[in-house]
Amino acid sequence: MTSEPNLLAVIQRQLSDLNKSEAKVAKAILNGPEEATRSSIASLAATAGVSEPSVNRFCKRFGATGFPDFKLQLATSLASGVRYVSRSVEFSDDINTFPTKLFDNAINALMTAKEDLPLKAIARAVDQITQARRVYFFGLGTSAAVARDAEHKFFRFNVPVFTHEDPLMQRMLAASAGVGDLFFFISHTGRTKVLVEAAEIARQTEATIVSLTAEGSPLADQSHCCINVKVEEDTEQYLPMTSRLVQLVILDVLAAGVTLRRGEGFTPHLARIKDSLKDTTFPTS
Amino acid sequence: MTSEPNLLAVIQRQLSDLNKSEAKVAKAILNGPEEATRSSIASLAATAGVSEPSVNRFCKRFGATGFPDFKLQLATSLASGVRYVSRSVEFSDDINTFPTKLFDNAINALMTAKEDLPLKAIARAVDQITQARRVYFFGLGTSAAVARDAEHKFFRFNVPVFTHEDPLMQRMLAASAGVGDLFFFISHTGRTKVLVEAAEIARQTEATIVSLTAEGSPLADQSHCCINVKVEEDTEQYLPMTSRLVQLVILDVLAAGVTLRRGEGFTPHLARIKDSLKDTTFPTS
DNA sequence: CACAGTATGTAGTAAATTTACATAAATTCC
DNA sequence: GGAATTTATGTAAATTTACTACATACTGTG
Repeated sequence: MTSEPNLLAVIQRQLSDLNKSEAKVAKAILNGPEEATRSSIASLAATAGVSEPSVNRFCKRFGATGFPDFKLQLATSLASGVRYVSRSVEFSDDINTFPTKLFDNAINALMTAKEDLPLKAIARAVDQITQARRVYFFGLGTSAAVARDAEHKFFRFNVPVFTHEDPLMQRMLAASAGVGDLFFFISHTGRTKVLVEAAEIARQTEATIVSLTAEGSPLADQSHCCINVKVEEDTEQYLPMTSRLVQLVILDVLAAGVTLRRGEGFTPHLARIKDSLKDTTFPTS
Repeated sequence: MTSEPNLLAVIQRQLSDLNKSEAKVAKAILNGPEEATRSSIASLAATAGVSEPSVNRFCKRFGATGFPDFKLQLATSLASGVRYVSRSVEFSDDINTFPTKLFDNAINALMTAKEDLPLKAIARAVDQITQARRVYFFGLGTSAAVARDAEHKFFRFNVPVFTHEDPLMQRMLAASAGVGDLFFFISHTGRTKVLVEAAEIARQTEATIVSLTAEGSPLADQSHCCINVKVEEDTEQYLPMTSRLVQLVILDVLAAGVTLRRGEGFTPHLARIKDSLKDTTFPTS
């Protein structure tokens, strides 16, 4: 089953590329998606302030065979209960609205990322991590926390893993790298100077450079393998939120990939690590 | 909107109570529900071997206003029925299947958490954070990375924020706490001994204790305010994954809550922090 | 076997959707 | 800057689709 990308998200994304009347239709639909699924082409045309064929053309533009088919797709998209259009938190929001908005945005980001995962790059990164003798996870700011999370995951694979938030440490470690070392850079923009510089330094060694960052960024240019994730961070928001969630799940994917590569015989090893924690927690009553 | 359980299940259940022709329609729909959503009343009548009005009557019998409405309901229940199942990664999975599974699980976890958010506890935690003069985020293991992420968020509010992964530091800081200090503990299980002990120590001071952890856990017992998140971590999996995502989004919610509490006048402050980074990145070409 | 009641289909009507075409707007090219 | 061409939008007719009213067939009962 070709899982359709989410319709409302697609409409939202293409909003700027639309004609005047198509844009009117788009707005009307985004304004009241549920209502749109229940209306006839005539009433939707009326609310949008356009003619019926315009609505019809709009539907076809978005891959539907016609209006009824479009309504069906729309209903399907809405079914899961998530508002597929990311909505910023406003100062007028209260406790009943903004938490839901943020969750919806998070869910939305993951769904969008899931639509076109860079599977080739992921597979390649798994290969490279599997072969590495040492792995360094480097990130700064919010990405530093992601790097830390990665460290907590990947040490389980019997590969020495290091994280450093200190740019000077990052540079020095990059400079002293050799064959078998893998540098994994994490950055939403791929434009943080000190991080890119560390990558440049590492690039001059025999080390492998993998990055989880934006396509075509300076950091991506320095990488042997770039895992490109398309997340549109709401720029109005002053706190980066959704991008790091996607990064974390991508790292989960890589960890799972490495586990699978290690094969079934590796499970006892993971179990042993888990068991090692049993005396550190209070027993479940 | 009271969304009926699952339309297909309802049809299946009532199958025996139906007339001959209605039963034919039911069978046709159960045979190919997706196809049914795409067909016209005429073609469905043809496949079922009945007349069009029979199909129409069938639809009305199941609560729809007519055939189009029925199709809509059917499509909706098909879409939502598939999702809410989390799937473990198997060793037989390959690159085309396991990344999607992990994303689905993550999305699922967030959707489930969104269903019943502990809004009261969240509101209270926002209050307490807003009033705090100092905030400590403590977590261990994977939750340490979450704490680190929280630090990167909350320092923006002009409140001194500290994170420590070292349990001894955590104890000592807890012991030396006073009025205005807020300890924010993060733990999926709420049973990690050293963390609970730190909470116990803090509890003996004038400090406020907030935790993001499991309901009824030892850690929750020590807290003035416990934000309880229900996430069923797949225990077969040796890596904790979904729980921390939910924790992160909850922290985003708290951060947003504090921002809202600060009011619109606070925006320039956030903007200044963002601006401070502008010389550290390569300009966008 | 006739009657009442229900079930099903036929045919016509109303509604909604699509297509074909005409006009208006925008863009391009001299 | 204005004519020509392309693109966008609307009008009106054609077609498909769904619904209603009614007629016929079937089922069960006295």
